[in-house]
Amino acid sequence: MEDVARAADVSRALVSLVMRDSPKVSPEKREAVIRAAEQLGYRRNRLASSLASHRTHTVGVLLSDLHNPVFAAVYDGLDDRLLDTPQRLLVATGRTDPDREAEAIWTFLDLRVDAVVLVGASVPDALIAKVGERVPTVVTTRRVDDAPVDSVLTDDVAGARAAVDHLHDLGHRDIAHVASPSHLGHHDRLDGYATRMRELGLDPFVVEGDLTRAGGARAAHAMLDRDRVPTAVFAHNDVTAIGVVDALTASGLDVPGDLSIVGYDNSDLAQLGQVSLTSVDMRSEELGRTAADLVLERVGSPPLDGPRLHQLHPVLFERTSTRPVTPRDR
Amino acid sequence: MEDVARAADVSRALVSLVMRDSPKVSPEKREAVIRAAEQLGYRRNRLASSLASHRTHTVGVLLSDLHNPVFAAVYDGLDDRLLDTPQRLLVATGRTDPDREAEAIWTFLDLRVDAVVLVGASVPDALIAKVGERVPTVVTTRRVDDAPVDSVLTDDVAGARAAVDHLHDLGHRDIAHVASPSHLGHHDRLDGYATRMRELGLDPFVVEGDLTRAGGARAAHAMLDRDRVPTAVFAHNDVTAIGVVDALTASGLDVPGDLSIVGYDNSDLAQLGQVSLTSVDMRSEELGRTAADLVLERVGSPPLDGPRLHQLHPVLFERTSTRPVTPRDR
DNA sequence: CTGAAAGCGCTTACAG
DNA sequence: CTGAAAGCGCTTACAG
Repeated sequence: MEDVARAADVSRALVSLVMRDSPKVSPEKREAVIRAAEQLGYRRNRLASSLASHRTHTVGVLLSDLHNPVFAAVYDGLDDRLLDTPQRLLVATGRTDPDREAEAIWTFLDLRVDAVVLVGASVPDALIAKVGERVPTVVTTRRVDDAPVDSVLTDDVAGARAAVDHLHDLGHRDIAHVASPSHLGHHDRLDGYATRMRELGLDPFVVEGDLTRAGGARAAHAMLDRDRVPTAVFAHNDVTAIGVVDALTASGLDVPGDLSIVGYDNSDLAQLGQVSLTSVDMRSEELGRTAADLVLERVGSPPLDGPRLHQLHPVLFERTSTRPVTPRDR
Repeated sequence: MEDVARAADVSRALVSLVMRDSPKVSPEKREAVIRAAEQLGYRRNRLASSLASHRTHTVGVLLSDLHNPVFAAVYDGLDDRLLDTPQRLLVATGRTDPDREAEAIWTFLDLRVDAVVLVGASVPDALIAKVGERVPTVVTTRRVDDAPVDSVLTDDVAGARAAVDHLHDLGHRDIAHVASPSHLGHHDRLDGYATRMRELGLDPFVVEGDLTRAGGARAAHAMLDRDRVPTAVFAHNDVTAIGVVDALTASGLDVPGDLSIVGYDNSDLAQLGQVSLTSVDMRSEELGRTAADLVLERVGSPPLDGPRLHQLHPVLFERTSTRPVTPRDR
């Protein structure tokens, strides 16, 4: 900075002001400083600047899984909204392992990010609460109550109901659900499914999966191994749904000929022509935009009101993986 | 730190040593310090620590596109290798926009990361050279010559030849290539295709695409609009190939009945049961692991030898999107 | 292991 | 706009 000041023939204080984009610098001096900096290849050390100012202008985004495009969509929403602000996004992932996610979150805290956004995180509520006490935190695709963090998610109960209703309207009565009960933040999909099934006078049939394609395939095999093979399957996310379809097809069954499948997320994958999966859109980008708005409200403001909860309304997108039930000849 | 020292009844210097995992601290004192830190909720400020030590123990990874799973695979390779080192990964993306990628890279530099890894970046060579002068840099899936940066990539000429040979072996003679000539780092695939076609006495037929599904669809339409419709298409990446298949299928053609398709990358997408795309595996994870090794060699060492280049050998994976040519009745 | 000092590269606040 | 001072929270190097 000293060097730049000397080259531009101004004071070090002025260089600092220019670097911080202060409005109280004359255009001429600003120009001179910028030119000198460029010539010397000078770039402000953000480490030092952040240490002194207590602001990093950085928000840390934890993406649950880089292989699942639905999280990329949430990222896009965040990015759209933060583009015209001074905040920069830094992302990390724990590759769906809770311990490594926790580690990534602590790295964000150690780096003193201005805010943290959790996208599909699988860490326990207690940890999220602790994080919320240290830095503005918003969790997406999941809700955390009784903690100083904002939640923004889709109304999954409504989404699951929409999926069941869609299949019911097509005449399906034997509707299985692939859920991941052990996975945090996915209870609502299961609840919505079970509740709606009972309301319709149908028996819920839940098979365990996880958040991967392999889990979907395993769930499909578990279904086939029983004597009761459903005519339709509602999977708790698209990746799982695709795993179900793969396994079913490999077993000689036709989708949607023999079974109809509904996914959840409406990610890029569901939209692939060859996949064409009917799916509940969880409004991923909007989730990201809303999260960004919450971040902007919190960052740099004194702790305002208590934790907030935003729920978006899901929308079912019908594609070719579902069709009216055909009577089984057996 | 002072507080922790007081609570543990040791000196501030000792706390610093413990935080840096120094071996010259007795187990008892170490325990006491760790306990005190935990109790006070103390975490070392990495901003301050990095500023003083000139090391951030952080490598910045620029991923070209979070929606393309092939980059996630490279990330996985990096992560595998860096897991047991003190280095932490921070990722950023420019969403395939060169200007935004450049911005993300500068953010890494401003943060003083120990190294930068570029995965599929679309910024110009000149910028990469400038980055390499400031920090150890390795670029993957692309090579940069005449610059102080390491390159690790697949032998794309060989990969393209393998794709052409595969189709040729199946009897195809009319083989189109969807390329993205404007896109940096993809010349070799085009060159390999064109060279091999000529060697086989065939006419190269190149259609322009980009790196997206939409680009593939546009390329497919461009092919259909001509009077010469090929019997096979080799697309320069999987996403493009899928776009081609989608558009072809929507136009009433069958893949592989009417046209065979080969992709490049062998990403998650190619492996989906419903997509089942024959694809050239670019060994993405191995790319990541190799990049990590190069980073580790450079970080903290005095500038050793000159820039290095690692080339991996691609492998074609045959799936159901290709089959022997069937004579056209026209 | 302690203690005291200097320094990392900035920002902040203020007098002029 | 300048100049000088204090401080951000650490690390480094050293004497004891």
